[in-house]
Amino acid sequence: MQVKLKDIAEKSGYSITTVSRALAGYNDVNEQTRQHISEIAATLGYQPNLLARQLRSQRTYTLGLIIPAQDQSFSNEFFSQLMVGIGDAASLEHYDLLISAQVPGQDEMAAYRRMVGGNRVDGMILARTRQNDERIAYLKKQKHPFVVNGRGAPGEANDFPYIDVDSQLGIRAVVAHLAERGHRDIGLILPPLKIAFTEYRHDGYREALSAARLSYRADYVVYGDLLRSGGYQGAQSLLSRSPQITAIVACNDLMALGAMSAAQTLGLRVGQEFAVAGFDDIPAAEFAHPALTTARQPIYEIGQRLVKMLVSLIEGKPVKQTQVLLPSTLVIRASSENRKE
Amino acid sequence: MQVKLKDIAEKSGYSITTVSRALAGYNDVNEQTRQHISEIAATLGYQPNLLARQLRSQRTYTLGLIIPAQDQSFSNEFFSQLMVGIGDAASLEHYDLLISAQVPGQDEMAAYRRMVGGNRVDGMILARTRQNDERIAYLKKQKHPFVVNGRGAPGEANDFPYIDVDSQLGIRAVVAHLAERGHRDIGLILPPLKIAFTEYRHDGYREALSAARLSYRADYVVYGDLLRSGGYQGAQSLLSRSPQITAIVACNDLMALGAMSAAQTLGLRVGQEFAVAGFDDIPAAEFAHPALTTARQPIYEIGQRLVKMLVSLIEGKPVKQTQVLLPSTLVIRASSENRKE
DNA sequence: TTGTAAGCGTTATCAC
DNA sequence: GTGATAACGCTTACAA
Repeated sequence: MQVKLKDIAEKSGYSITTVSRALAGYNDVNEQTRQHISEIAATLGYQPNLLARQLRSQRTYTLGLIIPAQDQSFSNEFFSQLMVGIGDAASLEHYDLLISAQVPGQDEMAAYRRMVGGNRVDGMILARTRQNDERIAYLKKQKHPFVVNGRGAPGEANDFPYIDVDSQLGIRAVVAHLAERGHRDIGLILPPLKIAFTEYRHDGYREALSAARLSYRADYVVYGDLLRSGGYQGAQSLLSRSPQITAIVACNDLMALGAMSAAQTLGLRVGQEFAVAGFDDIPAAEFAHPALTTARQPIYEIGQRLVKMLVSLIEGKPVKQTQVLLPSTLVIRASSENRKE
Repeated sequence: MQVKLKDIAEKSGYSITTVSRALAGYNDVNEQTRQHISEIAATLGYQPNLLARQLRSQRTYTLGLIIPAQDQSFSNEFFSQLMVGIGDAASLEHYDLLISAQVPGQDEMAAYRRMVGGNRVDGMILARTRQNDERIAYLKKQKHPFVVNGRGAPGEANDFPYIDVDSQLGIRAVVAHLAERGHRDIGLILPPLKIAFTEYRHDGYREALSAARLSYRADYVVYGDLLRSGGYQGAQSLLSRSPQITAIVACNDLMALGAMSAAQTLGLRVGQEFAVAGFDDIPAAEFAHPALTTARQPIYEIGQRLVKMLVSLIEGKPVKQTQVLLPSTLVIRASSENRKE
């Protein structure tokens, strides 16, 4: 079976306590005995049982992350990139990651309760906040360390640590860019209202229109889910009822890519008389055809910073800023070219 | 603090044992008491401490996965896709995932020892096997359940459960396709020899050449690491010393994409007089410019099947086949068009 | 049907 | 410096 402290204790003649402390590097152990014990531990191939250690010390050195399951077809690069950033940084901080994929029908809060209430992690990372987010309420109530990618919706109390990108300014810049290119009929595909950033992006759109002296038309705005399919359908309904639209802004790149397909299916030449823009700058945006104009979020970096912030919170280290709002960067590519002449 | 069995026991008047069994759904508990206990547990918001449970029952319902850290620039879609497949399937099987990113300088085996020897997981998933893979030797020695994406190198004993794609046939098909398109000088970029599939792919290349009555030239073969940069450099050295080469096959898509850039930088028109092909069919392959011809692996599905196999192994369920060799599918895209006339 | 007690492998407290 | 002993919160023989 497993080599445990007891085995080393017996073989060395010392007590379990001393062995434990010797291996933990306490300085109230004779250097001779420490050496001796370490050697035996090494030859026996001792590997501490981390479950026991975690149970006893109430510390897991593990961060939890619950992500939406992503079925086959629509792999979601946003989450992949975020996870990579989180994983890399966690590793540098010597934390592991406990990940649970959330299959649509399942009870999401149960997954949180198991991780947090089940003592499996020292802290949680949340992504993609929602209006009145139940998960945030739960974590606050539990007083469990957590950090969030995203803020609450406008008007909500943001009394928790987060890193978010300024969606409002981001969409505003995108729409301003399209207006400047000469587009006067710009459609918008928003995610469901329950997503926290929806209203920010909606506001950014309104602001840009009014700055460009274009009037806001409710029939130029449509809702869809944050996938390619949502963008495809959104663009379809937008274009069928308002064929005068010459540009569509989607609230993430996946939707924008879907919108692009829809427009192309209708015979519109994206990048020529028609424009499409997105948000995020996932890798596929660059490789799309035409390449997609978008508001870039530093996703990987956000993942890293979330981890650093969370670990500081867990370990009680001071953290300069617990609420970070990053700017997005307008990335102009072929999908919005050639309108202005 | 945490609500524990003891609290429910006190409040209900039953013993900890009975509470434990009532909540676990044992049928040797009076239905009345079960009801009563469940109610109290619910009102108290009882959440079992999973660490304690795991320690006691020696069962974690967690699968371990150690992946290479992927720095900022070169996010590796192969691993992302594999992880998504693994995560989705694990969730359906009610397992969580413990993930540790392997930062280059770190001691990889230590990470395995911590997960496995530390009793943190019920099984491990390995990806990208290497010649004489130390990790496999370790897991076999520990008799810890594991499954592998990839086999041992040719000649090694494959006495472990795996799912792999037939690399040899895959590359063979790619090279045959290029030969058929009229290419007679086909370069090959192999990954480092320590990667287990390197020799399979090398062999596939040789076979296809001889089937096409082309002679094998050692100077048409070059090694590089499995990233864009490896492909870029590989193509550069290939083309500088053998400018007569008209097609390059890389052993994964990332390298192929790098090779494509290198060729384009040299002024070659990929998809016209020059061809490039890869292996894997990551999403970027389709969106590349020109789109990349490649041997497709069903990465997501492999992830799913690995999990199903591993869970069966863990739970002692029968598993029909523990060594699965899947075919790859030749996907012909623009990067290999227009040579034959 | 229910309870007592042991034990999973650690770490922490307190004596010696 | 070192060693008993008691937790951590749970499951599970074995008794009653």
